[in-house]
Amino acid sequence: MFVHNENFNIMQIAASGQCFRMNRMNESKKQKCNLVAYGRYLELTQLDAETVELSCSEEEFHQIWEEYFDLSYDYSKVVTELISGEDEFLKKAAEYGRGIRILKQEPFEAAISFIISQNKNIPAIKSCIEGICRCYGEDKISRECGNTPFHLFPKAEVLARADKEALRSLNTGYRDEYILQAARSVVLGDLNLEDLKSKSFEEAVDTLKKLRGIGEKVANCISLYGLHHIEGFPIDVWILRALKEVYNNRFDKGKYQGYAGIVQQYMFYYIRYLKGIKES
DNA sequence: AGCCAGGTGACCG
DNA sequence: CGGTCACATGGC
Repeated sequence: MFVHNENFNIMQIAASGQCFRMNRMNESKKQKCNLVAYGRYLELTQLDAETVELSCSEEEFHQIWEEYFDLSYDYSKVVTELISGEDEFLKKAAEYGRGIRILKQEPFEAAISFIISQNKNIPAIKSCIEGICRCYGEDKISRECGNTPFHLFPKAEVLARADKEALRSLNTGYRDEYILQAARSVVLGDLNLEDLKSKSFEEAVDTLKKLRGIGEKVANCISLYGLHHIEGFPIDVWILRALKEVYNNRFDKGKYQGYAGIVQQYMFYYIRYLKGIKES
């Protein structure tokens, strides 16, 4: 199954810090990644600048991945606008990260993942999440995965009953309690993530922030990557650095109303590149 | 060896 | 409101 799109680069997406279970496969120096989401295992190969091969059937692609990779949204419009705009930093950022797209991840996975993400670096977040999937996620096998089982991200029901000490031993640190409480809120129906998709971005953020361990930044991440509120604009240490050093704290995201989250993603990916961070 | 990481909550004035 | 501090732990 092939996808042609000039704004679809799997290595850039995998290194963009929005998802933590998309990994480079590093075999025969091909640009190849794998991924587990929505109960499936998928392999992707970047054949050239505008062609990606997916290991799934056409049916599965239309059922799951077309939506997951937000392939009906016109990212070239955003990139073109930024490249032809006045902002020199965003010009270069959009040029550099033009293959990035905002994924539509599973809401619960995004919620827990970004609770874990606080005050951790990306490799540490990834290994922590893998541990949680290994211990609490359902095992599946597929032809594409060569009969080695892969692990789904755990259901809220399972995580909600996890032992705190066991969670702690998976390097969650002080976030163990946050994870348990979030999972329990979902199980009890106090937090309905699906519901928040159809609410406004502001309401989604406000609702998420009521949970312990979710502040402004994490709420923006969950909204952006898990609920696809693309006006979200998470400000972490990297974005803060860019806003200070590049813009002297005068950046106005209001110019990008309705899609600031995409702009944020180009900024994040580019500032980290400028600072010499190796792709993770 | 020490600083940093896709931060947050508690506490202070 | 805005500043400071502890928090648990791996990466580099």
